[in-house]
Amino acid sequence: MQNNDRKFAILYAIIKDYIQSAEPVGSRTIEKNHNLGISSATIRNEMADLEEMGYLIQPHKSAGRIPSDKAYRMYVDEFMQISEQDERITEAVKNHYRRYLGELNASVRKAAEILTKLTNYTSMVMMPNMTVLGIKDIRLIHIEDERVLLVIITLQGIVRNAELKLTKKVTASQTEKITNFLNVFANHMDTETFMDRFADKIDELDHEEQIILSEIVPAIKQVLQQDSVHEVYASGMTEILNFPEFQDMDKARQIMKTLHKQELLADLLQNAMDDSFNIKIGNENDLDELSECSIITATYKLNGHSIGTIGIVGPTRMNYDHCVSALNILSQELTNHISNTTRRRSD
Amino acid sequence: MQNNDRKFAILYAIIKDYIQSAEPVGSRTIEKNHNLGISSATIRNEMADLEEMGYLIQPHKSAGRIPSDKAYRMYVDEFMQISEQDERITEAVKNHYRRYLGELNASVRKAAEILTKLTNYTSMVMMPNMTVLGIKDIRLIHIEDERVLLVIITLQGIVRNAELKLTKKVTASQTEKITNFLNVFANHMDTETFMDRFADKIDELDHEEQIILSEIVPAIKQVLQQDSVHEVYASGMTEILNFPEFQDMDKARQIMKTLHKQELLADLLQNAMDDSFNIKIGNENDLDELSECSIITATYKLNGHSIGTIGIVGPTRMNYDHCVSALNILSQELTNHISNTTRRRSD
DNA sequence: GTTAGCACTCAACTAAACAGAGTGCTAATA
DNA sequence: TATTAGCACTCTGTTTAGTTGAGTGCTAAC
Repeated sequence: MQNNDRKFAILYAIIKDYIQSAEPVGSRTIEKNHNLGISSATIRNEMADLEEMGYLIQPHKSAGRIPSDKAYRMYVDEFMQISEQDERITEAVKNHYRRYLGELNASVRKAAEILTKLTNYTSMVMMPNMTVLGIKDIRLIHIEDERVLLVIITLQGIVRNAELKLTKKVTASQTEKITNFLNVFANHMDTETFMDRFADKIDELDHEEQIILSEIVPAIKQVLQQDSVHEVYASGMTEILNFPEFQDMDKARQIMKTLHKQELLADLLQNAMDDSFNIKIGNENDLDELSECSIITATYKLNGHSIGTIGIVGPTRMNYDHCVSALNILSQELTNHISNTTRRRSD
Repeated sequence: MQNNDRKFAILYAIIKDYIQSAEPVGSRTIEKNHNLGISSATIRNEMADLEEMGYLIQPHKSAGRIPSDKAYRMYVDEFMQISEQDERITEAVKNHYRRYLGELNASVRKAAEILTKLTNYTSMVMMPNMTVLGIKDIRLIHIEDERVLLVIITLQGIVRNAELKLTKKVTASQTEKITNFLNVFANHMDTETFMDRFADKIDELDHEEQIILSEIVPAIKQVLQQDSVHEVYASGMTEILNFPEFQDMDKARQIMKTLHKQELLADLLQNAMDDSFNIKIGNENDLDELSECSIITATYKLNGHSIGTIGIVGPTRMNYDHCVSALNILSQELTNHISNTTRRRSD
């Protein structure tokens, strides 16, 4: 065991080949494809060691080896070469966004689509979470009787709205008064601060208005979060069906069912908010159904705050280098794009 | 050929059996399962006739027969027994909606989900098309510089909004003046009429405001249509993978890819607006990719106008009776639900 | 007109034979 | 002592041939 470098060179070669071919890799294949200067017999001995160490798996006695989750983990931690600035990808992303001036949620969805196009893997995004942002303008628009429309514009110019149904009738003049109260008070205030402090000033309103306000306040928080908590968008859902590991109909069905469960994806992406970049390989995933998949996630930001996540799902045998590059660049460009379109635009 | 009744009794039996089993049906199976009082040999002769007439297909020489598209067409046109009031389904639908008070688009999505649950087929909905409705309130809210928020409330209390980016800066007072102009003029006016006539009154505004208005007007139409034109929601996408006819991976992949193309589904559902109820069987579908599927669609209404469609996709061998019943009831209940929630609510 | 009977067809399954990729071990080699 | 050539062995996947069984079409009898 004095020469571990050679072992890992072999492991590296096997991973590379397997990612490419999806077929178990044998010792002779390694000898031929890679110039390691050792014979297949030696490679065989090393492979036996690597298997014992938990890096390789032999599907059956007379087959080659395939990398284990542990091997991929080592690969992404130690071997992977990510080109932080892959010109080709950057160019493609910029081209996609250059012509694009849609609203925020659409931009985020677009990001998933670009990612799928770039990588040919399924990708998904979590819609932006707005709670961290300051409020610029809150309005209550009277619709009829007990129905009102709540419109919130954040400091960054993002607009959210929701229709509310109150328990009592309200008049247009009441909504107007409450709108004024909210605006004078909330102006440029951080959402969390707002939630903490608005109660102090509530005396400025009369009793009936206070009751109305008390029904509206919970909605404000909800509205600012609504899009993120459970809304998720997936693109290229069918890409997964192209991979040889999912040619078996039962597997394909199971994975498709899992990927179609919005709440699952939502949780998954929500959990991924903790790290600005994360890779979960095979059984590292919380969901058993995804134990043959890897998921790479990155967050996107506004004003330095992470406001959402974007991710790629593929077989554990996925092209980590390319995906990591693409995701790095895309999350960065999405961040740029959001900050360009939500602030003043210079075009 | 004097006794066509018997032929079609046999055809009916074959269709029923095949819908159930998905296996080619042979003459002896018919003799056993159905009490037609004739021998398998006679049935064989009739089957040969039915094949010649184009109602049956023999996958290969020594197999039983399967119904052709023409047979299903005859079935739905002539044989099908739809229980307009299936108590079980009606009850299930009402139960689903009873607890539900969400906003319009969510209600429509919910309908697709209920439909999937009831039928175990993929279902899809087109979001409501609002152009036919009257305008109750239009507002322009100033966000910053050249950005404004357009909010439209229809006579039925449905709220739509969009953020617009204008070519010139506007002030809050300008948006206010335009808001007033639009409201005085548009009040209770049908959308189409509004689009035709607003130009007559435009002199009331000064030059700069007219320019701003001219940028807003196209957006008004677009906003009212936006949700319907390309927005479509599909539920139970993976159900299709359960059917034996799609166990072949290539077929499964192809159909999944097709069903994931939002624009295709949007077109399909848009075209289905023409009839309040429609069944397309196999090759009757415009899309080749859906030539092994049947699609049943129904429209849902508001104030007697069709505002959207809801549909079911399954193999041509689908359970037409049950699906037609379910869709009938569901489109009706959705129509009721919409009219209950968009008008005054009596709860 | 209907049906019993039979020869024929064809997909689907099974078993056996075979090829080939790959391993592990042993003995020779540098 | 580490490496490698060589070989027996293992196991999957594919091909081939044979078998089964469901189903047909035709003919002759009822």
